[in-house]
Amino acid sequence: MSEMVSVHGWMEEALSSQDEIKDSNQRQSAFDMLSGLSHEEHGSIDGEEDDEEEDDGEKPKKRGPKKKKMTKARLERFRVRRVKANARERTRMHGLNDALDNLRRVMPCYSKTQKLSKIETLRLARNYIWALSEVLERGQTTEGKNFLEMLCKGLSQPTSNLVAGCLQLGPQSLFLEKHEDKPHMCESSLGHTYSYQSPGLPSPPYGNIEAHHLHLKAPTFKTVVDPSLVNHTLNCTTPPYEGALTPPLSISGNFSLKQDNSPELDKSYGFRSHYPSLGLGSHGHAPHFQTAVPRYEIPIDIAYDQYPHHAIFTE
DNA sequence: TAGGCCATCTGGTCCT
DNA sequence: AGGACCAGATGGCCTA
Repeated sequence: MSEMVSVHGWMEEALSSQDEIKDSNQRQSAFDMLSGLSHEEHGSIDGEEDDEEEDDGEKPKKRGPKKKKMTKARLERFRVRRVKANARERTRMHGLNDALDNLRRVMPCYSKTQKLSKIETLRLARNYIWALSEVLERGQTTEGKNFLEMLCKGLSQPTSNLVAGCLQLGPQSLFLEKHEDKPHMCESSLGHTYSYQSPGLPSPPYGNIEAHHLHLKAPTFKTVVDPSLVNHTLNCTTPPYEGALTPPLSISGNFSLKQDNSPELDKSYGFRSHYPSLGLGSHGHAPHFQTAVPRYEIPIDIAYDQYPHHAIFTE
Protein backbone atom coordinates (compact mmCIF):
# COMPACT_ATOMS: atom_id res chain seq x y z
CA MET A 1 0.00 0.00 0.00
CA SER A 2 2.76 2.36 0.82
CA GLU A 3 4.14 1.58 -2.58
CA MET A 4 0.89 2.56 -4.19
CA VAL A 5 1.09 5.83 -2.42
CA SER A 6 4.60 6.39 -3.56
CA VAL A 7 3.75 5.36 -7.08
CA HIS A 8 0.88 7.78 -7.16
CA GLY A 9 3.26 10.24 -5.74
CA TRP A 10 5.54 10.07 -8.73
CA MET A 11 2.58 10.08 -11.00
CA GLU A 12 1.42 13.28 -9.39
CA GLU A 13 4.87 14.69 -9.68
CA ALA A 14 5.13 13.69 -13.28
CA LEU A 15 1.74 15.09 -14.05
CA SER A 16 2.30 18.36 -12.32
CA SER A 17 5.55 18.73 -14.17
CA GLN A 18 3.77 18.68 -17.49
CA ASP A 19 2.17 21.90 -18.50
CA GLU A 20 0.18 20.09 -21.11
CA ILE A 21 -1.62 18.01 -18.61
CA LYS A 22 -4.07 20.49 -17.33
CA ASP A 23 -7.18 18.71 -16.43
CA SER A 24 -8.45 15.86 -14.46
CA ASN A 25 -9.17 13.88 -17.59
CA GLN A 26 -5.61 13.55 -18.64
CA ARG A 27 -4.72 13.09 -15.05
CA GLN A 28 -7.19 10.28 -14.95
CA SER A 29 -5.85 8.67 -18.07
CA ALA A 30 -2.44 8.73 -16.53
CA PHE A 31 -3.82 6.96 -13.55
CA ASP A 32 -5.53 4.55 -15.83
CA MET A 33 -2.17 3.76 -17.23
CA LEU A 34 -1.01 3.23 -13.77
CA SER A 35 -3.90 0.92 -13.15
CA GLY A 36 -2.79 -1.08 -16.11
CA LEU A 37 0.54 -1.43 -14.50
CA SER A 38 -0.98 -2.42 -11.25
CA HIS A 39 -2.79 -5.20 -12.92
CA GLU A 40 0.26 -7.21 -13.49
CA GLU A 41 3.05 -5.41 -11.88
CA HIS A 42 2.01 -3.71 -8.73
CA GLY A 43 2.29 -6.94 -6.92
CA SER A 44 5.94 -6.94 -7.69
CA ILE A 45 6.71 -3.59 -6.34
CA ASP A 46 8.80 -4.26 -3.40
CA GLY A 47 10.64 -1.13 -2.82
CA GLU A 48 13.91 -2.46 -4.06
CA GLU A 49 16.13 -0.02 -5.81
CA ASP A 50 17.60 -2.89 -7.64
CA ASP A 51 16.32 -4.06 -11.01
CA GLU A 52 17.45 -7.60 -10.73
CA GLU A 53 14.89 -10.32 -10.55
CA GLU A 54 14.74 -12.70 -7.72
CA ASP A 55 13.28 -16.12 -7.52
CA ASP A 56 11.56 -16.68 -4.30
CA GLY A 57 12.00 -20.38 -4.74
CA GLU A 58 8.68 -21.45 -3.32
CA LYS A 59 6.12 -20.69 -5.97
CA PRO A 60 6.03 -22.90 -9.05
CA LYS A 61 7.86 -21.27 -11.91
CA LYS A 62 5.79 -20.02 -14.74
CA ARG A 63 6.69 -20.42 -18.37
CA GLY A 64 7.44 -17.58 -20.62
CA PRO A 65 9.45 -14.47 -20.08
CA LYS A 66 9.72 -13.44 -16.53
CA LYS A 67 8.04 -10.28 -15.52
CA LYS A 68 10.53 -7.91 -14.15
CA LYS A 69 9.64 -6.44 -10.87
CA MET A 70 8.44 -2.90 -11.07
CA THR A 71 10.94 -1.40 -8.77
CA LYS A 72 11.11 2.26 -8.04
CA ALA A 73 14.00 2.56 -10.40
CA ARG A 74 12.07 0.89 -13.18
CA LEU A 75 9.02 3.00 -12.47
CA GLU A 76 11.13 6.09 -12.64
CA ARG A 77 12.62 5.05 -15.95
CA PHE A 78 9.19 4.24 -17.22
CA ARG A 79 7.93 7.62 -16.19
CA VAL A 80 10.81 9.43 -17.81
CA ARG A 81 10.42 7.41 -20.97
CA ARG A 82 6.72 8.10 -21.10
CA VAL A 83 7.14 11.82 -20.57
CA LYS A 84 9.77 11.97 -23.27
CA ALA A 85 7.64 9.94 -25.62
CA ASN A 86 4.73 12.29 -25.04
CA ALA A 87 6.89 15.28 -25.81
CA ARG A 88 8.14 13.67 -28.99
CA GLU A 89 4.64 12.81 -30.02
CA ARG A 90 3.52 16.37 -29.49
CA THR A 91 6.42 17.62 -31.53
CA ARG A 92 5.68 15.14 -34.22
CA MET A 93 2.07 16.15 -34.41
CA HIS A 94 3.04 19.81 -34.47
CA GLY A 95 5.29 19.07 -37.41
CA LEU A 96 2.46 17.28 -39.10
CA ASN A 97 0.18 20.23 -38.50
CA ASP A 98 2.80 22.63 -39.80
CA ALA A 99 3.04 20.59 -42.96
CA LEU A 100 -0.71 20.65 -43.22
CA ASP A 101 -0.66 24.40 -42.82
CA ASN A 102 1.85 24.69 -45.62
CA LEU A 103 -0.44 22.57 -47.72
CA ARG A 104 -3.37 24.83 -46.91
CA ARG A 105 -1.40 27.79 -48.13
CA VAL A 106 -0.95 26.40 -51.58
CA MET A 107 -4.57 25.48 -51.90
CA PRO A 108 -6.68 27.68 -54.11
CA CYS A 109 -8.71 29.01 -51.23
CA TYR A 110 -6.34 29.73 -48.43
CA SER A 111 -7.64 31.86 -45.66
CA LYS A 112 -6.06 32.52 -42.33
CA THR A 113 -9.40 33.09 -40.76
CA GLN A 114 -11.34 30.26 -42.27
CA LYS A 115 -9.04 27.32 -42.10
CA LEU A 116 -9.89 24.19 -43.94
CA SER A 117 -10.11 21.19 -41.71
CA LYS A 118 -7.41 18.58 -42.00
CA ILE A 119 -9.51 16.16 -43.94
CA GLU A 120 -10.83 18.83 -46.27
CA THR A 121 -7.34 20.09 -46.86
CA LEU A 122 -6.24 16.66 -47.94
CA ARG A 123 -9.27 16.19 -50.14
CA LEU A 124 -8.84 19.53 -51.77
CA ALA A 125 -5.14 18.88 -52.27
CA ARG A 126 -5.91 15.63 -54.00
CA ASN A 127 -8.44 17.35 -56.21
CA TYR A 128 -6.09 20.22 -56.91
CA ILE A 129 -3.35 17.91 -58.05
CA TRP A 130 -5.81 16.01 -60.12
CA ALA A 131 -7.25 19.14 -61.69
CA LEU A 132 -3.86 20.57 -62.48
CA SER A 133 -2.82 17.27 -63.99
CA GLU A 134 -5.80 17.47 -66.25
CA VAL A 135 -4.79 20.95 -67.22
CA LEU A 136 -1.33 19.80 -68.12
CA GLU A 137 -2.24 16.58 -69.82
CA ARG A 138 -5.38 17.54 -71.63
CA GLY A 139 -4.90 21.20 -72.06
CA GLN A 140 -7.98 21.96 -70.08
CA THR A 141 -8.42 25.44 -68.91
CA THR A 142 -8.27 26.50 -65.33
CA GLU A 143 -11.09 28.84 -65.98
CA GLY A 144 -13.83 26.49 -66.88
CA LYS A 145 -16.44 24.96 -64.74
CA ASN A 146 -14.74 21.62 -65.05
CA PHE A 147 -11.84 22.90 -63.09
CA LEU A 148 -14.04 24.01 -60.27
CA GLU A 149 -15.95 20.80 -60.35
CA MET A 150 -12.79 18.79 -60.13
CA LEU A 151 -11.63 20.88 -57.25
CA CYS A 152 -14.83 20.41 -55.34
CA LYS A 153 -15.32 16.73 -55.92
CA GLY A 154 -16.01 14.99 -52.67
CA LEU A 155 -15.66 18.09 -50.59
CA SER A 156 -18.22 19.10 -48.04
CA GLN A 157 -20.56 21.76 -49.16
CA PRO A 158 -19.12 24.47 -46.95
CA THR A 159 -15.71 23.80 -48.42
CA SER A 160 -17.12 23.65 -51.91
CA ASN A 161 -18.74 26.98 -51.32
CA LEU A 162 -15.50 28.36 -50.07
CA VAL A 163 -13.59 27.11 -53.08
CA ALA A 164 -16.23 28.27 -55.50
CA GLY A 165 -16.31 31.64 -53.84
CA CYS A 166 -12.59 32.01 -53.88
CA LEU A 167 -12.31 31.01 -57.49
CA GLN A 168 -15.04 33.31 -58.57
CA LEU A 169 -13.79 36.18 -56.56
CA GLY A 170 -10.22 35.27 -56.95
CA PRO A 171 -7.61 37.90 -56.42
CA GLN A 172 -10.22 40.41 -57.32
CA SER A 173 -12.24 38.81 -54.66
CA LEU A 174 -14.76 41.52 -54.41
CA PHE A 175 -18.03 41.65 -55.86
CA LEU A 176 -21.27 42.81 -54.51
CA GLU A 177 -24.31 42.43 -56.50
CA LYS A 178 -27.88 42.62 -55.62
CA HIS A 179 -27.81 40.40 -52.59
CA GLU A 180 -26.51 42.58 -49.90
CA ASP A 181 -28.38 41.10 -47.05
CA LYS A 182 -25.66 38.76 -45.90
CA PRO A 183 -22.28 39.97 -46.80
CA HIS A 184 -19.46 37.65 -45.89
CA MET A 185 -16.04 38.60 -44.90
CA CYS A 186 -13.37 37.13 -47.02
CA GLU A 187 -9.72 37.37 -46.44
CA SER A 188 -8.09 37.60 -49.78
CA SER A 189 -4.88 36.15 -50.83
CA LEU A 190 -3.39 39.54 -50.34
CA GLY A 191 -4.21 39.38 -46.74
CA HIS A 192 -6.93 41.99 -46.93
CA THR A 193 -10.37 41.45 -45.72
CA TYR A 194 -13.08 42.07 -48.19
CA SER A 195 -16.74 42.13 -47.72
CA TYR A 196 -18.40 40.24 -50.43
CA GLN A 197 -21.67 38.70 -51.19
CA SER A 198 -21.70 35.04 -51.76
CA PRO A 199 -23.63 34.59 -54.96
CA GLY A 200 -26.53 32.82 -53.49
CA LEU A 201 -24.62 29.82 -52.33
CA PRO A 202 -26.39 28.00 -49.62
CA SER A 203 -24.80 28.34 -46.30
CA PRO A 204 -24.12 25.39 -44.15
CA PRO A 205 -25.53 23.14 -43.11
CA TYR A 206 -25.90 21.81 -46.53
CA GLY A 207 -28.24 22.81 -49.20
CA ASN A 208 -28.13 22.53 -52.91
CA ILE A 209 -25.98 24.50 -55.22
CA GLU A 210 -27.93 25.27 -58.28
CA ALA A 211 -26.85 26.66 -61.53
CA HIS A 212 -27.97 30.17 -60.90
CA HIS A 213 -26.05 30.26 -57.71
CA LEU A 214 -22.83 30.43 -59.57
CA HIS A 215 -23.96 32.54 -62.43
CA LEU A 216 -21.88 35.61 -62.36
CA LYS A 217 -22.83 38.60 -64.31
CA ALA A 218 -20.43 41.27 -65.24
CA PRO A 219 -19.05 41.86 -61.82
CA THR A 220 -19.20 45.14 -60.14
CA PHE A 221 -16.56 45.46 -57.53
CA LYS A 222 -16.71 47.23 -54.30
CA THR A 223 -13.73 47.46 -52.18
CA VAL A 224 -12.91 48.40 -48.70
CA VAL A 225 -9.24 48.51 -49.38
CA ASP A 226 -6.82 50.54 -51.32
CA PRO A 227 -8.15 50.80 -54.87
CA SER A 228 -4.68 50.55 -56.23
CA LEU A 229 -4.44 47.12 -54.78
CA VAL A 230 -7.66 46.16 -56.37
CA ASN A 231 -6.48 47.56 -59.63
CA HIS A 232 -3.40 45.51 -59.25
CA THR A 233 -5.35 42.40 -58.70
CA LEU A 234 -7.71 43.10 -61.51
CA ASN A 235 -4.83 43.05 -63.86
CA CYS A 236 -3.52 39.94 -62.38
CA THR A 237 -2.24 38.07 -65.31
CA THR A 238 0.99 36.43 -64.59
CA PRO A 239 3.70 36.95 -67.12
CA PRO A 240 4.33 34.09 -69.47
CA TYR A 241 6.88 31.70 -68.22
CA GLU A 242 10.03 31.94 -70.19
CA GLY A 243 12.42 29.76 -68.33
CA ALA A 244 13.12 26.12 -68.75
CA LEU A 245 10.48 23.75 -67.61
CA THR A 246 11.23 22.04 -64.39
CA PRO A 247 9.10 19.84 -62.26
CA PRO A 248 6.39 22.13 -61.01
CA LEU A 249 7.42 22.01 -57.45
CA SER A 250 9.83 23.98 -55.45
CA ILE A 251 9.18 22.94 -51.96
CA SER A 252 11.78 24.98 -50.28
CA GLY A 253 11.09 28.13 -52.19
CA ASN A 254 7.45 27.67 -51.97
CA PHE A 255 7.04 26.96 -48.36
CA SER A 256 9.78 29.04 -47.02
CA LEU A 257 8.04 32.05 -48.39
CA LYS A 258 5.09 31.62 -46.17
CA GLN A 259 7.08 30.97 -43.15
CA ASP A 260 8.51 34.33 -43.58
CA ASN A 261 5.80 36.67 -42.49
CA SER A 262 6.93 39.61 -44.49
CA PRO A 263 3.92 41.20 -46.11
CA GLU A 264 5.73 41.53 -49.36
CA LEU A 265 6.34 37.87 -49.60
CA ASP A 266 2.85 37.26 -48.49
CA LYS A 267 1.58 39.20 -51.41
CA SER A 268 3.42 37.51 -54.16
CA TYR A 269 3.06 34.15 -52.64
CA GLY A 270 -0.56 34.27 -51.79
CA PHE A 271 -1.47 35.89 -54.98
CA ARG A 272 -0.34 32.93 -56.94
CA SER A 273 -1.16 30.21 -54.57
CA HIS A 274 -4.79 31.15 -54.39
CA TYR A 275 -5.29 30.80 -58.01
CA PRO A 276 -5.61 27.90 -60.28
CA SER A 277 -2.40 28.73 -61.89
CA LEU A 278 0.76 26.81 -61.53
CA GLY A 279 2.59 29.75 -60.17
CA LEU A 280 4.60 28.53 -57.29
CA GLY A 281 5.80 31.67 -55.76
CA SER A 282 8.67 33.79 -56.71
CA HIS A 283 11.11 30.96 -56.22
CA GLY A 284 9.17 28.39 -58.09
CA HIS A 285 9.87 27.44 -61.63
CA ALA A 286 6.57 26.34 -62.87
CA PRO A 287 4.92 27.55 -66.00
CA HIS A 288 2.46 30.26 -65.22
CA PHE A 289 -1.02 29.95 -66.45
CA GLN A 290 -3.38 32.71 -67.13
CA THR A 291 -4.80 33.73 -63.82
CA ALA A 292 -7.56 36.00 -64.86
CA VAL A 293 -10.67 35.45 -62.87
CA PRO A 294 -12.91 32.88 -64.37
CA ARG A 295 -16.60 33.47 -64.35
CA TYR A 296 -18.48 30.34 -63.84
CA GLU A 297 -21.85 29.43 -64.98
CA ILE A 298 -22.05 26.08 -63.45
CA PRO A 299 -24.89 23.67 -63.33
CA ILE A 300 -24.07 21.99 -60.13
CA ASP A 301 -26.28 19.53 -58.46
CA ILE A 302 -25.24 18.18 -55.21
CA ALA A 303 -26.63 14.88 -54.20
CA TYR A 304 -26.87 15.46 -50.56
CA ASP A 305 -29.51 12.92 -50.10
CA GLN A 306 -26.95 10.30 -50.83
CA TYR A 307 -23.93 11.98 -49.42
CA PRO A 308 -25.04 14.42 -46.81
CA HIS A 309 -21.52 15.49 -46.06
CA HIS A 310 -20.02 15.62 -49.47
CA ALA A 311 -20.72 17.60 -52.53
CA ILE A 312 -21.16 15.42 -55.54
CA PHE A 313 -21.15 17.12 -58.87
CA THR A 314 -23.14 15.54 -61.53
CA GLU A 315 -23.11 16.33 -65.16
C1' DT B 1 -27.26 19.93 -27.00
C1' DA B 2 -25.27 17.16 -30.67
C1' DG B 3 -21.78 16.84 -33.89
C1' DG B 4 -17.40 18.12 -35.94
C1' DC B 5 -12.80 19.09 -35.23
C1' DC B 6 -8.82 19.13 -32.64
C1' DA B 7 -4.87 18.28 -29.20
C1' DT B 8 -3.03 15.18 -26.23
C1' DC B 9 -1.97 10.87 -23.97
C1' DT B 10 -1.20 6.18 -24.47
C1' DG B 11 0.32 1.50 -25.72
C1' DG B 12 1.57 -1.32 -29.56
C1' DT B 13 4.60 -2.25 -33.43
C1' DC B 14 8.47 -1.75 -36.26
C1' DC B 15 13.05 -0.28 -37.10
C1' DT B 16 17.84 1.10 -36.08
C1' DA C 1 17.01 0.41 -25.66
C1' DG C 2 15.03 4.03 -27.70
C1' DG C 3 12.82 6.59 -31.43
C1' DA C 4 9.24 6.96 -35.10
C1' DC C 5 4.87 5.99 -36.40
C1' DC C 6 0.22 4.71 -35.72
C1' DA C 7 -4.49 4.28 -34.04
C1' DG C 8 -7.68 4.39 -30.15
C1' DA C 9 -9.48 6.96 -26.31
C1' DT C 10 -10.67 11.08 -24.17
C1' DG C 11 -12.10 15.62 -23.29
C1' DG C 12 -12.23 20.63 -24.73
C1' DC C 13 -13.89 24.06 -27.91
C1' DC C 14 -16.96 25.80 -31.27
C1' DT C 15 -21.07 26.16 -33.99
C1' DA C 16 -25.63 25.24 -35.81
